[in-house]
Amino acid sequence: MQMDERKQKILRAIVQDYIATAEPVGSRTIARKFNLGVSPATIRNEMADLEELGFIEQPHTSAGRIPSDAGYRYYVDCLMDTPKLSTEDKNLIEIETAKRISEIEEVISHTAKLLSQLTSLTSIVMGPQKGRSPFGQMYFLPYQPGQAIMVVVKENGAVENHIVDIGNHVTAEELQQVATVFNNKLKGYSLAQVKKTLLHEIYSELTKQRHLLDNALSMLGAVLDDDRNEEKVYLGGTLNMLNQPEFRDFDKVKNLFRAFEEDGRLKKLLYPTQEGVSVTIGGENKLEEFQDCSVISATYRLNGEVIGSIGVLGPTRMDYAKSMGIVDFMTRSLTDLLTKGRKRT
Amino acid sequence: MQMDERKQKILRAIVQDYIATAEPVGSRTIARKFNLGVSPATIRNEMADLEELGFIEQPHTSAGRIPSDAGYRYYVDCLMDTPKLSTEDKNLIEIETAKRISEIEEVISHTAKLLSQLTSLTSIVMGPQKGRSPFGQMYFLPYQPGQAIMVVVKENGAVENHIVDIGNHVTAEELQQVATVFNNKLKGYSLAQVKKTLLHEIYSELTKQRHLLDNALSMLGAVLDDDRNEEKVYLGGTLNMLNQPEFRDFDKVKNLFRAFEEDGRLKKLLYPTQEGVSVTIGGENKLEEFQDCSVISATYRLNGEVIGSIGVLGPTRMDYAKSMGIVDFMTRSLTDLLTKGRKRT
DNA sequence: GTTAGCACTCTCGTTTGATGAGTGCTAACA
DNA sequence: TGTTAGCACTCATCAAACGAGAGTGCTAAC
Repeated sequence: MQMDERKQKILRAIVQDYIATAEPVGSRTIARKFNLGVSPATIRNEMADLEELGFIEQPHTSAGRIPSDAGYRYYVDCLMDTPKLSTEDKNLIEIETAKRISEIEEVISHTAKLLSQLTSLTSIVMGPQKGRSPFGQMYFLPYQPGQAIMVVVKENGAVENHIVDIGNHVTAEELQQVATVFNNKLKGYSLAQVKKTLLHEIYSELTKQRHLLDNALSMLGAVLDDDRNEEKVYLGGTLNMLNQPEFRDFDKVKNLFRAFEEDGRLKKLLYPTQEGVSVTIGGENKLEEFQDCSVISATYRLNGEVIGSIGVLGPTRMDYAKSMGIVDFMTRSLTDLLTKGRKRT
Repeated sequence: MQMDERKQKILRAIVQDYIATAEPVGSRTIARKFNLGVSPATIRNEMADLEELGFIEQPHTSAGRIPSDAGYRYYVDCLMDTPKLSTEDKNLIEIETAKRISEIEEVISHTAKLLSQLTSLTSIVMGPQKGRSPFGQMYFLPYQPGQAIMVVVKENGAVENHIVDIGNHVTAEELQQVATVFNNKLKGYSLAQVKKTLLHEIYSELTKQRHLLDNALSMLGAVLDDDRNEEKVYLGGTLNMLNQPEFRDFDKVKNLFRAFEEDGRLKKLLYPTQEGVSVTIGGENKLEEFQDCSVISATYRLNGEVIGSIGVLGPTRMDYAKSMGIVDFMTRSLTDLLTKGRKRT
């Protein structure tokens, strides 16, 4: 059996109506709402075919049909109007991104909020992976007696500070020596690389200043073991899930929210599979607790390099066209924003 | 009518049984479970009195009784066994706080997690109010051309960095001048005070270096307007609320979780009303969305000064004795931990 | 190939009735 | 006078029964 044009029209009608109403859609409804010029009976015949093809299914006899995962997939790939976002949304995004927020973290979390607002779904935004950015420069500043502020500047421009114990007998000059060693050895290496390969070089270099060694190593450890080197995940609009009729079930909600609390899971959802906007529908998802969710995601860039991704999570019954349009546009404007922000340098 | 000893015993029995089972408790149940040496009929008579006194109420005729807010209050104030925590819990807290975590933010968020684990309730922890801590010292470090890293050290030891635009023609010496002005003028003043009173002084001081003025002011603005100067609120175990039978209602959950997203509301809940552990029961709470919740909170200190508070939120039917014990012990160990941590200076 | 008609299925909301827990009242009892 | 047993009454809860409505699949006619 083949998909002909009428079958496509009917499938599109089913998907669109189900997305809008969340109710199984029957042959009569289609005949009434969508002008296909055929009677309900004909539609019923076609629907039986579509069911055989695996694109739609019946929750129970005598209910209408709902799209299967395969049905949504076919819809997204072949039937959907090209994703386009309303000028309203476009304007809103432009107004919001025009508010120049300097700190990168705020840009990201702001993005998450905006994304969930626009889509009425839950947004997931993955921030830049700090640990991956190469080491740039290190400074020491006076703090309390016996402690110093270590300021580390990464090559991507991120700045972090840590308070380190240095012992009371360490002078400013000695600190400066340590900083110099670090700056020479580490410049341009990612912290992950440092951990693996360069640690012993530094170790041997610093044996010359024996009394600083232990402290220097522990300082480094403080940076390397910092969990926050992991890319951070921002969520927005988690409550929107409660508005979806498919999540009127307490156990589902509990599992979902539990999953929301584990960054690791969320990261897997967003892992970029391709260029541009990617769509993962229902069971295509590897993670059990998101089997009846769909994810639309895309990556954003800084200076041409992919540094993170954004996405929305919703029930499989979501407005794919609208969401894809918004996610697409948001990554573009986020990339622009970051690039422009950097350009100021 | 007066409370006599038997009435007290019965009220205590009702509260305890209801806390344990979440079911309205009847006269027969009390006679069976608690050995009061009287028949159900007698208990019924007493219960009628207790109802008249406003300590218990009936959800409907022919159901058992449940404690009213006033009943819980009487229980907490007069009937409850003194809050005592199990040695298990005590050990767990001690093991957990022994893991020396250096960053204050992590200590706080770790506290929130632990608190919710121990109580099976939702924990709310209010971090120190950064903005309140007086300004201490300021440094500038080189960054990109035209930008510098401004490192601000507060008197409480907090370190923050901000990237500021300085214009291409500003030299390191000029930056140093600005830092000196700021350090002299602001040392020891809270940022809030600075905003109100000292801004124009700095302004007039800096007119001498006209070309730095605008940038200097915007730098200051960046620090002063920083939202993160607000005390941050950490939540733990929000999902625990879903396990409470009183929150098996979707609208309630939605309202509750919506409230969780607004830091302002949560802060009001924790606002310290007295020394030591304070208990707010149901309707005693001013905030509408928490009318059927109780809050147990206490403040923690750094060097004798109250800098934040922790608390747990649960249904009015919660184990007050246990929760109060845990909250009390946690504030103490948190205060110890912070004080010890600081002592290292 | 399309459509009308019809019997059939299944969900959903309502009704009904039985069950059981719990009360309040009264009268008997110590 | 306080306590208890007995009893009628109330009300939520659960399950079964039922009707209405929506939708299908099949058949026969167009």
